[in-house]
Amino acid sequence: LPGMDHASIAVHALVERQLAAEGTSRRELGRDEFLNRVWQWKNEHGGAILAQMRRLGDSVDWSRERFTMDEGMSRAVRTMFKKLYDDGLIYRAERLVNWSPELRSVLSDAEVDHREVSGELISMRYGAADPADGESIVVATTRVETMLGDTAVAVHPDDERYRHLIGRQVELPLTGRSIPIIADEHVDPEFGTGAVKVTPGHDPNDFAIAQRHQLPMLSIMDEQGRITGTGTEFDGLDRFEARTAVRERLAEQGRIVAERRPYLHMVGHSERSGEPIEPRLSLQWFVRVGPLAEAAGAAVRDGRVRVSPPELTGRYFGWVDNLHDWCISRQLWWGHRIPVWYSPSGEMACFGPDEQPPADWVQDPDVLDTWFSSALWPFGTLGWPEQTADLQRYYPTTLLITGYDILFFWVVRMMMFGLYATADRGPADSVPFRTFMLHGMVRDRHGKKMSKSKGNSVDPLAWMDAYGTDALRFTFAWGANPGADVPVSEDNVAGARNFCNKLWNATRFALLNGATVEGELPAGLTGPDAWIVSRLQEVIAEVDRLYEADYQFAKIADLLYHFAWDEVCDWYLELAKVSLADERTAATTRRVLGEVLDGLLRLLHPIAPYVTEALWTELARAESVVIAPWPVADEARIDKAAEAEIAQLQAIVLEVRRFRSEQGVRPGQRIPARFTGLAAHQTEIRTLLRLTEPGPEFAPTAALATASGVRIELDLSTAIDVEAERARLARDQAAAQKELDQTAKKLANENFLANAKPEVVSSIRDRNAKASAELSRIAEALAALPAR
RNA sequence: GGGCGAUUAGCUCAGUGGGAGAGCACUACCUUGACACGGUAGGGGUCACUGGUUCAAUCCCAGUAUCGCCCACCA
Repeated sequence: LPGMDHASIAVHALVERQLAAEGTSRRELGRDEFLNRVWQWKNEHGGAILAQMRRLGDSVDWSRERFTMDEGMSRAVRTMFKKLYDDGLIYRAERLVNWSPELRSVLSDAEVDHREVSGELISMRYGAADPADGESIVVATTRVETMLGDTAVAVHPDDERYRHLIGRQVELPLTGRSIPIIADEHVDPEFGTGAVKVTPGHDPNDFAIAQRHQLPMLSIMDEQGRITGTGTEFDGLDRFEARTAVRERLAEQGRIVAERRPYLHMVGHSERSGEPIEPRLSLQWFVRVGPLAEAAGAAVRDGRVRVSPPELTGRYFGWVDNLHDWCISRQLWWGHRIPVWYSPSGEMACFGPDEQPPADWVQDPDVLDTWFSSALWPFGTLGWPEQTADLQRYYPTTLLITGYDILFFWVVRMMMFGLYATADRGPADSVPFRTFMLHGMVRDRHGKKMSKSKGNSVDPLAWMDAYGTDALRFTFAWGANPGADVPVSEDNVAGARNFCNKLWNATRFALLNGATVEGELPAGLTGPDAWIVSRLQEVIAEVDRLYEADYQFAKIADLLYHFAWDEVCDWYLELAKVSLADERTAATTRRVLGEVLDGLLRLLHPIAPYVTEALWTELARAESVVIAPWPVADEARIDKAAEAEIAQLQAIVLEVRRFRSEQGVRPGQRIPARFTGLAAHQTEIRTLLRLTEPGPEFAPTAALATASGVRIELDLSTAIDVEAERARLARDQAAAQKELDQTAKKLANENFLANAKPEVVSSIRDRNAKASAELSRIAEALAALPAR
């Protein structure tokens, strides 16, 4: 089901900015007109998101597109609210909340970013302006203006310096008020002067202190962050103007004792609008998350929901085990309006989707946090609260894939709401998904977060234009290591494009040569045919294993990349050129080519849908690879003997190529050669090397045997540089000797033989034997070289 | 302040208790009958540092350093 949420705050920020540019505002427009504007905006821009999803090749059911503000979801939202309300899990309360003066709305804790800012820490004297004139106490603050709302000064109960002042009143400058000095454990005697000004209306700590001591709570700022109701000259000033003005006035009175500048400290900022948030007392709606969070934790603890990668389980519990009640009201207009109405006499009631409030009741003006509706996505989109066939069939969903950045915002909320809303299905089937998988975020080539201000962000559409969608998708898959971010650079995308191109050319070549999927794959394949079919089965099994283990897309992409390029293209296709030219083997090769490409293209389709679709439909002469079955490994086709045989062939070819390259033998120049001990692939070897040819008699010769029982002898009369070859052999000899010594040492170690795993011991024996054989081969080759 | 993760080739990253890997970049050669977005052959790393466990440590443990992320009410 493709779809979008309505992104209340983000859309408000955008549309209100537009309105400001037009010289108006949402309040000037009024609620209805503003919402018209937003819908207009949504209809224009929502389409762009869907177009991008289509362009990316998202495989979804476009007939089922949903939106969190559509009718069905609105119904689900109201039903859910009512259910929570009736169960006593929603309440309204005056709390100190995170207030955005710019949006004039409350924000949830998670919508607040803490950033380090450079401010000043000011110490000021309360009580007598001059300590000689009477009792006084010095407090420190970064927000001088809040002193207008102070209702106490707190010290630690054990602090000897202040013990005699506890319980006394002290004059609060500029206000004409007196406030008490109280004792509270929260105060750190080591910090500042050890005395804290208490502003319950504008600081969460102070709010808590005030609750403990039943202090009055003064709210000294209005919804736009202007000082209000203090009865001082500062009323009407913006909070930052007031900061300067208050400090100046205190300085005039000689009350500033010390200043520390710059003073670095953390300040909460609105995630969307960017300005510092203001803790402010206000009446808001909350979800009591206790029982919901407990259920969400239990579902993961008892294994009903699996977390991938498992390392992130701890972070999940970090959230659900420490949740504060969720503030769900926003003083915004774009969103689901809170379904609570108030009667003229002040009574309030929640009405469900099919209930009509009395005509003279008025609805709460606030809307719900966007995540309230997003949390209903897994079941609301399937028709809940109705018991639809879709809901029965598709809930619980199997797998949620999302970025770790919305683990809390979205995943935790879906878990809480899903388990609660569908509890009637029983514990096992009320989970919103059986597994949730968290992927990393796309980063720039150096792993830095992309941002417009840093100038390192990229336009994926531009890359799709330049390199193709498949290249972009392949790049993302290639970098998607579980638990890690995904660094992407244009080089990566170009590399992925090259791979797509390679696939294209290889398949085109195969088709030109009659590759086919028709007819049974012949039994009793041999040589390269048996080898590549065997490898295909192993690759299929490995892809499945990597997916099931932990959605290891990076390793899947890498495996397919190397199988396609290194094995299919570099070896099988080259070997096939030999057998295609021979009428006796051509038919089998055409069929094997078809088989291998068919499997490969189907495996690659989820990563690179466009190129695989184009190639596969031509190869298979079928409707679409989208509906082709996923490949299944056939173990009977795994042929270790064929793999060993081809490995041997490759070793020989590699050795001769190395020789030719180092000797600078020109491509057109042939080296007479004689093969011994390998009958089957002489033609293939000659073709791959292109330039060798058998020569019955020649001297001097260099033996280039590589694998047991196989030997190629090359006529060195065509070699240009005998000394270079001698040096090369000497280097190989040293390396082989080192290997022999190391392995021999291990094999002489009784502790090793007693403790090491048998397969390790036998692999060491193997290496030892190979090194030994290598040494004698080198000795022979050296002996065969012409004397200096 | 707490928690988590990382440190491996110039860059970005895999990986394993027993022979150091990939992509890109780099060097040399190559207009080879699919592909120069290509082919072939190469160069390059005391696996951050210090100790410990072990017959054996890049891998396990402890500590140190640096970096990153998440959380957090020190005014």
